[in-house]
Amino acid sequence: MKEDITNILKRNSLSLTASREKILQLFLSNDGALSHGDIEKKAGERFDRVTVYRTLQTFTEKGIIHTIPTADNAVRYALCKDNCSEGHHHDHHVHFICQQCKQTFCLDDVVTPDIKLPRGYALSHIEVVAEGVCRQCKK
Amino acid sequence: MKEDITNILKRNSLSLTASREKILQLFLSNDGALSHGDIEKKAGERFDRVTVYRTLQTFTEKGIIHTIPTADNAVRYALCKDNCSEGHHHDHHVHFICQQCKQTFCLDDVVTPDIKLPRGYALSHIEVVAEGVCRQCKK
DNA sequence: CACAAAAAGCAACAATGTTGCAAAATAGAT
DNA sequence: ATCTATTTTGCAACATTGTTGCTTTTTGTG
Repeated sequence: MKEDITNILKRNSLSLTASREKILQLFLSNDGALSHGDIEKKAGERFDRVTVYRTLQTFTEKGIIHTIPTADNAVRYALCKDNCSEGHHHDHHVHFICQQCKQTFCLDDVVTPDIKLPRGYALSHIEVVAEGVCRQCKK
Repeated sequence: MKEDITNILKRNSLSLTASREKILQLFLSNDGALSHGDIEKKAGERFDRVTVYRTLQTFTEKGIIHTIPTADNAVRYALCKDNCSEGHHHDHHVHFICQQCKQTFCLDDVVTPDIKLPRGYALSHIEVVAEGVCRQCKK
């Protein structure tokens, strides 16, 4: 785990700092996506809010994490799979929000479908967010 | 227009008030979706912020408008087509965000595709948000 | 160990969202 | 048209979330 974290940071030429390591650790040990607020809570009192904002921004720019749109004004972030690099995501999967546990998951195996837009629209990419009840909660 | 507005409110057994009429008017005269902030700006100084929040909430509950998820912490709202009623949306279309003008549009004719989820997930509904450049901006 | 560069922390602030309550507007009955 | 119960608004105070500039601390490198 510690090595994974170091690797990810090294690979993206980011210096190893306590907050980056902690935040990455949270992502690695959580299967759901995390909002800014989640991270603040889970990280305890240890980091300044500003640091968390800046770290998430850095990670997003580097392609270490990606954002997931929501309808509740609380953008979620989740780890990108391996081949994401700065500005280029090869990570077109569907996201799932559980209405019961409120968690957001990446369904890495479910690829976003092609969608035919009306004439005149130029498409750059598609986000699909499915809502329902997740595997855990259905048990 | 004025009649449309009255109709919509009556149909949903909402009393006719200045703020509701104004906000509905904004939706009717705008082809893009509106965020809370947009509405405050476009409505001028006339309404209290709280009133706008509460009106949007009421309209959403009644199914007059629906929310559109975003990755920028600024949920957009757009008018529902006719057959939406309290809690039941028959309005499964794709949304489009223009990266240039930043506007969000409902593509009423593009229906959300079916998506096959992994075993164990119960699906309740799907949101599709496409990003790119809109017709106007491409000209 | 020393140094330059990068990141974190702090403070102050701006914007956004929420709640309770008093005043005003509305719908419906007389 | 006027009165009244109910709903909605506006206000004030507050909580939360996000931003910016600057100083201090930490990191990577020689």
